Amino acid sequence: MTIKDIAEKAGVSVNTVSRALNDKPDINPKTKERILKIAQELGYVRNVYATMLKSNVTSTIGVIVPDSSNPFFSEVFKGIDKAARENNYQIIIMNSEGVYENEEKFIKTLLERRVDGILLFPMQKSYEDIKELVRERYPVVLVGREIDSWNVDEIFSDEIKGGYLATRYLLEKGCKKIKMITDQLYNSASFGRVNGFKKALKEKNIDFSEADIKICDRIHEGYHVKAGYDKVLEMIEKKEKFDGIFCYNDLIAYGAIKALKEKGIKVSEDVSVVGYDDIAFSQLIEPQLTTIRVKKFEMGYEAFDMLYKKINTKKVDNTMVKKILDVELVIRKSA
Amino acid sequence: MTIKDIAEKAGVSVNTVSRALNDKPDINPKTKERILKIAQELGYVRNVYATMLKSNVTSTIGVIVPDSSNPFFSEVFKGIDKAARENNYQIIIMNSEGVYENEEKFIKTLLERRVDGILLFPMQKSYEDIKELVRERYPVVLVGREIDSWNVDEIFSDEIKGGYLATRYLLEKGCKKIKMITDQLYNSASFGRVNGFKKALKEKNIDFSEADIKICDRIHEGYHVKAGYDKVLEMIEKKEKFDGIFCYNDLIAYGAIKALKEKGIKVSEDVSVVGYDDIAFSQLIEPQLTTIRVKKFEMGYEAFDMLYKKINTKKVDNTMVKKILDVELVIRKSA
DNA sequence: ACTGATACCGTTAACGTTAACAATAAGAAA
DNA sequence: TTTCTTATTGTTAACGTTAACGGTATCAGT
Repeated sequence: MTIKDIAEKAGVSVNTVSRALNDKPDINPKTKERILKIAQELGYVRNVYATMLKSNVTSTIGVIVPDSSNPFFSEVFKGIDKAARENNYQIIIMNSEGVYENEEKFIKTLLERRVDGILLFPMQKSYEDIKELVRERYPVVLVGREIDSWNVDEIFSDEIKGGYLATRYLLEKGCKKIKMITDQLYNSASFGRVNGFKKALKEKNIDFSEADIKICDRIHEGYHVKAGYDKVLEMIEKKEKFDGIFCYNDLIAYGAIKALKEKGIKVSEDVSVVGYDDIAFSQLIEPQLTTIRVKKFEMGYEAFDMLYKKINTKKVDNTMVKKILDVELVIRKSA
Repeated sequence: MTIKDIAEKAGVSVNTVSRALNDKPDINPKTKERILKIAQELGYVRNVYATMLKSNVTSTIGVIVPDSSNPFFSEVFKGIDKAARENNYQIIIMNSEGVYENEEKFIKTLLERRVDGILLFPMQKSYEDIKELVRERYPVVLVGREIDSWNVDEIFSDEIKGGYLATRYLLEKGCKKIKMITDQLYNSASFGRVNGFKKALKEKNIDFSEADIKICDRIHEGYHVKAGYDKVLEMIEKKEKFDGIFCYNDLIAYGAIKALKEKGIKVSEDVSVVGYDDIAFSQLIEPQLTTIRVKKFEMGYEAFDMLYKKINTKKVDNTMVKKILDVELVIRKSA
């Protein structure tokens, strides 16, 4: 079922059909209507691949996300989806599971598919190979993390501020010994939050040892909750003293709280816990989680917007945009 | 950068380049290597649209989901993603927000994009228009819901069993007056769960009134928790008596529990609550949620598998597969 | 009647790739 | 030497669509 078939049936040329189908001028309204009716009857569906081949625009973007089932990412993704939908863009989504080989493979696939642009949640230390793959040819926006060595647009949160706010609050609440449980250290998000943590400590002249920063081992899916749980149990086992925990994200905080409860330690009273991200469930957990709210939906929405701008500025502009989103402390019950 | 450019640079024909790039026979290994090297140097990336135009296979499926940020769907989606990835299929995802117009529009877009098949989480009562759109031309698998009037492959859970198990358990625990909070009644999932509920009641000769079934109003995003919360508050307000609640899904149960707690009603002791789906957070909520576990990941994984089979069976088979997944009761603390 | 403008429509080439087929050369078999 | 294989390569058409361009018919104005 092609325009050729329609053309034959209507007794006109393919170009006339094309004109009818695409609301182009230079066509008799009556002819147009007749063609449209025939197309309808025949159940014609345009083959966008042919169109794309000619036009070189696909109205498609690729989104590479570590784990679409993680509430944080799925919230951000929702923002992307909304913005994309508003602009009639389609999304090819891919779960990298945070592994570089996947990211690289996916980027290749997306290039082959001639997506108009790529949104990547970077999870690695370095991006040399992928940088080389993309070169200056494809618009890329990095979401949620900063990669210094890659000169592309980026959107992320003010992580230092977040870490600082969380820690300062813990201090103000009277905590004397605060532990931090963080994710792997090789991304800007961990770095930032840790630096904010240290900054707040330093400000109050609290002595601090690197040993107070616990780094999660990335083991399996859903590892965050488990990791938070394990780390707290480990600290208790080792008889480490602490009256406050700042967690890299809410999931880790859930695990930490679970461990605390199991050991009969009162959250907030004995040990204060602060999370990060403010995902939806943090209002439901008991006690309700005090956390740093990051603008997840906005991050996604804006990310698409930045990408869209990049795609639609014809001139090769080397100007690189870095957008930093504000964060805020949400005080609930866990601290 | 096309194979033509490579051909020129290598001093061979385009076809030879195509042969080299696609591991086809009838080419001198040395020529092949030389061409591959040049392609590498030039940073050649295949244009899949041209390939697709010829071959008519896109290795792409469309997935229409009501809300990708809902933990239930995102778990199912993970299964889809895994299976698709294993078979080198790409996924175009779309959030319908459960509205029919979106579903219809998305289907059109997917047809234009010549996806090899479609996975749809149907949310409506009827699918006449969409059925007409798709006709027999595109493989479709319905996920999570059953649409009797649409003769396509389907995969869903044994909802009646789920509803029955939940209710029977509540009864066995000694509940005398059980309320059910359900979603809109016009899909097979609600129907099934409600029917299971009634079945268990009838079995024990418990008197039951339709008024005991509370139907959520679909208002805004994240409405499930809010709806569960509102319904329970409403019941308390109206001084309705109940010592057990069976919720359509875990999210509603969270809301119900929240309301109960706020009113000083002890969950499990005073009122037992059972959820449905067993999403990850149900282990974290306080008290841990007793619920019906549905095989989310499997549902997605199998759904892709069914679609894949449909796509790759050349012969036009009208055989329609219905796959029903088993469910099980997970007893925790809320009941 | 002649010119020019306008409205409508058709022809053709092109997008990048692949497959069918044709063509060539080298070597084996007769 | 001649013929037949085999290995390797090139030519061409086609996938479905669109845009540039050319053509024809009609009508107003002179």
